[in-house]
Amino acid sequence: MDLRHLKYFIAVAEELNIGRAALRLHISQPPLTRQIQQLEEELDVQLLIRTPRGVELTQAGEMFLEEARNIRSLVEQAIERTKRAGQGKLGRLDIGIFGTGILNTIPKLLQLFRDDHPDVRVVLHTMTKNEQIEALRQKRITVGFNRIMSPLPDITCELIMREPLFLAVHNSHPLSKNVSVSVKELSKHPLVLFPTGPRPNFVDRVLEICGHMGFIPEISQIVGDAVTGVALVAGGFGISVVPESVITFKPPGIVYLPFDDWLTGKVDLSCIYRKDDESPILKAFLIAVNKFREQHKG
Amino acid sequence: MDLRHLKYFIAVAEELNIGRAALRLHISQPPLTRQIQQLEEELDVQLLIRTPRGVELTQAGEMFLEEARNIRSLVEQAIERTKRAGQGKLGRLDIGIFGTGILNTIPKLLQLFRDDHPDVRVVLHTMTKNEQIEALRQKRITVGFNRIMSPLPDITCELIMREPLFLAVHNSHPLSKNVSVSVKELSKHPLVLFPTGPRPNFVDRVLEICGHMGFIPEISQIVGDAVTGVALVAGGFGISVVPESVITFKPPGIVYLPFDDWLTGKVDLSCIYRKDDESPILKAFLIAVNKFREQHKG
DNA sequence: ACCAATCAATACCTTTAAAGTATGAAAAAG
DNA sequence: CTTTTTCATACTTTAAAGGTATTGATTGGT
Repeated sequence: MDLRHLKYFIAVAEELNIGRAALRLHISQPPLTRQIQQLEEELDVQLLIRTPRGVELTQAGEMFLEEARNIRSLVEQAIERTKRAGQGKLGRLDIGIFGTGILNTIPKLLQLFRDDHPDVRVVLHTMTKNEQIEALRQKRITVGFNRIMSPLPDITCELIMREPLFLAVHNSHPLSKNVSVSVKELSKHPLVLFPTGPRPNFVDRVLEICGHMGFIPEISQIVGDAVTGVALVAGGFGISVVPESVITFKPPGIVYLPFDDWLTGKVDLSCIYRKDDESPILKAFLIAVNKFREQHKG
Repeated sequence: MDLRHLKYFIAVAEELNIGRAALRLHISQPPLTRQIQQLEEELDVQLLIRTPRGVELTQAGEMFLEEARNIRSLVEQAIERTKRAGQGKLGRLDIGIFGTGILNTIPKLLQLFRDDHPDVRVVLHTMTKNEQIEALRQKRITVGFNRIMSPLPDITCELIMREPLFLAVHNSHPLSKNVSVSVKELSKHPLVLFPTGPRPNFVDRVLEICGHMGFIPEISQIVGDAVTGVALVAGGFGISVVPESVITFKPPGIVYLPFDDWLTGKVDLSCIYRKDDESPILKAFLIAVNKFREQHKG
């Protein structure tokens, strides 16, 4: 049996006249007659009662008509859904995320993607950089977000934005009266840094920049994530350096200050994905990334 | 698109290897390759990723596989159901019934039919003889039950059984002491008969038999149905004549007596159906009728 | 580094089956 | 009683699915 048989039978059942159905199907009458006979023979069931004025359906015919319509609509739906999946409009996107990215940038970016692709289920997985790389290789995620990436042969790393850094101080701290600060201030106060976890990471980036300026800062604490770090600053454990994303998180007593002399003091946010991944959902996501960059290039 | 495409795609998706799938489908590899290409072209979607070790599914391919399996099982189910409908094993049977038939014979007969055809929905409609004929002509029912039928050109009438008649009397009545009675007794007591409604009917059958015996009975009441008639006998309104079916209905005080001299005093129960009806459900029902007659011919 | 093995893709031919044309048979309508 | 309508059959054409042989690409084992 063929989908053609179903189409033909539906036409005949709706017209109750083989000739008219043939007209509607843009074929001639004899092949239609034969296809229906074939169908009846294959099912070993009489579907039509031939009368001199046309045809009428048997009970089995009525039943088959109903089933045929079901099948037809399921087929149409299957085609539609598959096409949409092929355009990256339907399906699932697994994303690996990390600490500070989730505060500001990633939600904005995902919003942008979901506006265009409402039927793609986005599933977020919190994982470290190394876990992300492992998960990408096992195809457990399609995209990962990270800050500091060393190049890898099988993974593409694409810069999303370069964020300036800010100083986080408590408002009881003498620096909090300034509108901006110099990098050198970092050498004079104990620093709270983050995250823990595999190096190199944001801690190393900060140390690297301090090195460029010719000093090694005093590290008071290294904590798991930015939120904890800022909380410690609010508790008087020292000062901290954070990417711009974090300043939307502002607990009472915390002041964020830009650096005035630290023009190159920035940190990257990148997304990573398999070099060999050609899936339309990833393509669609990268289009959203580009759109995001356009909006934030100023 | 064709069901063949679905079958082929499922095979490929399950084997993840076009050559092996071709083997399983008992065709050679090149046509299978082409059919899959055709499918992808038609859907305008990449379903497979070709690797040197076989193929793997894209997300769209996964989606299409799921849909294809759904369609396949729906098709199988459609074929199955249609075949069963064609054998009269599935569908709906509308039956017209009348008063006394429902007390005994019809339930037994329907039981027999439903044992063999559990998935046929039997719908009963209480209607008079003329309503049954009208309903048959309009195909609102497939079978009717009746007692007295005049022959009709478009309707077949098939005898199911010939029931003996019984006398219904109250146990305070002098006749109730007998083990059997003579027909002539009917001339000596007021008769409760039934049903009302279009003639000729059971009333006329009783009068006809009395006529053969040379008398016209005194009719006390004609009531709508046998149950009412027997209830009136229980209330002392006279005696009544009922088909054997009715004697299963035995309210307190009622005694049923056979007639000893009335060997030909019987009444028919027949089923009627369209002469031009060739539906398998009717065929199946008539087989059940035959089985019933076999069981009750003694 | 090369050779054999594996697998999908392509080219070309054969076979199957669906569509078209012409016509027939049966029954209803005028 | 003829004309029309409608489905069925016989025969031909055409389209498409299947088969055979071969190529190209990649991997894995000497």
